[in-house]
Amino acid sequence: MAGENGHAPRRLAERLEIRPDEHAALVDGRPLSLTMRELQLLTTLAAHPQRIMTREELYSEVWGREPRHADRSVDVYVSRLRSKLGEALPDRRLIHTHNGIGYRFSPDG
Amino acid sequence: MAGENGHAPRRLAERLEIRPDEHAALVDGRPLSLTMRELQLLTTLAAHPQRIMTREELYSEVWGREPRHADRSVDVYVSRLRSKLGEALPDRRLIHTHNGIGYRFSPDG
DNA sequence: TCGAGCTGTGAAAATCCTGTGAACGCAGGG
DNA sequence: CCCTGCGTTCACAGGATTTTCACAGCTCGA
Repeated sequence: MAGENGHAPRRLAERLEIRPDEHAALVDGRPLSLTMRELQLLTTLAAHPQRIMTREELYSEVWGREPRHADRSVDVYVSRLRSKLGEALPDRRLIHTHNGIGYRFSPDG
Repeated sequence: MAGENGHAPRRLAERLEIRPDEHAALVDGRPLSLTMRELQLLTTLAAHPQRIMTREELYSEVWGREPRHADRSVDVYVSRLRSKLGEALPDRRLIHTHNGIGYRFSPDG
């Protein structure tokens, strides 16, 4: 069995690596200080590079239930994630907004 | 099955692919930054390759109602679409103008 | 018990999208 | 040449959406 659980470590953009099983996201080998939610969100986004994911999808994956109507949690955590990623990788924009739809993770800025 | 719903992904021109269900138009695998309207228009045009579509047809399909008299919305959005497609595929002209009638999508430039 | 950090929520601030009028360019006819 | 018809593009205001901030409730270890 390929036994994929979707939690294999991923090296991205040559500088960012995500090790979900170790609850860690590394930039140039040093761990980011991400909270649980932030890491879950990043992991989920990064599991589907270049794919536009809706808020509903992201919320379901990360929170494990359906979002309330007009829930903005995903946006807030994307913002917090960007802030921390921006400190570690100032020259890249890994998470892209798709207006009216959701977000997309792009390994190469 | 013949059950076409018009939302099947289409690969066009070897480089452009449209996945309406994922709200995405991809060039070489990476999504264009299209707005909702732009994507709807492109999807509609590309759903009928080589067919000349009138402004009325396009407006009805995309906006879901009849255009005002002398409405130029379709033209404006074709222009915006061309601009973005031109950045991603500089060597091709996918949307052709048919004077006095409307527009035609041609997969092979 | 206290303090520090995480979470989710409302709401202000910033940004982007839409539709519209108008200017511009281009070609053909008079 | 000027006028006319048509398509293309610009500019802008209003509306919609996203981003960010502030805060109150929780958790957990010191």
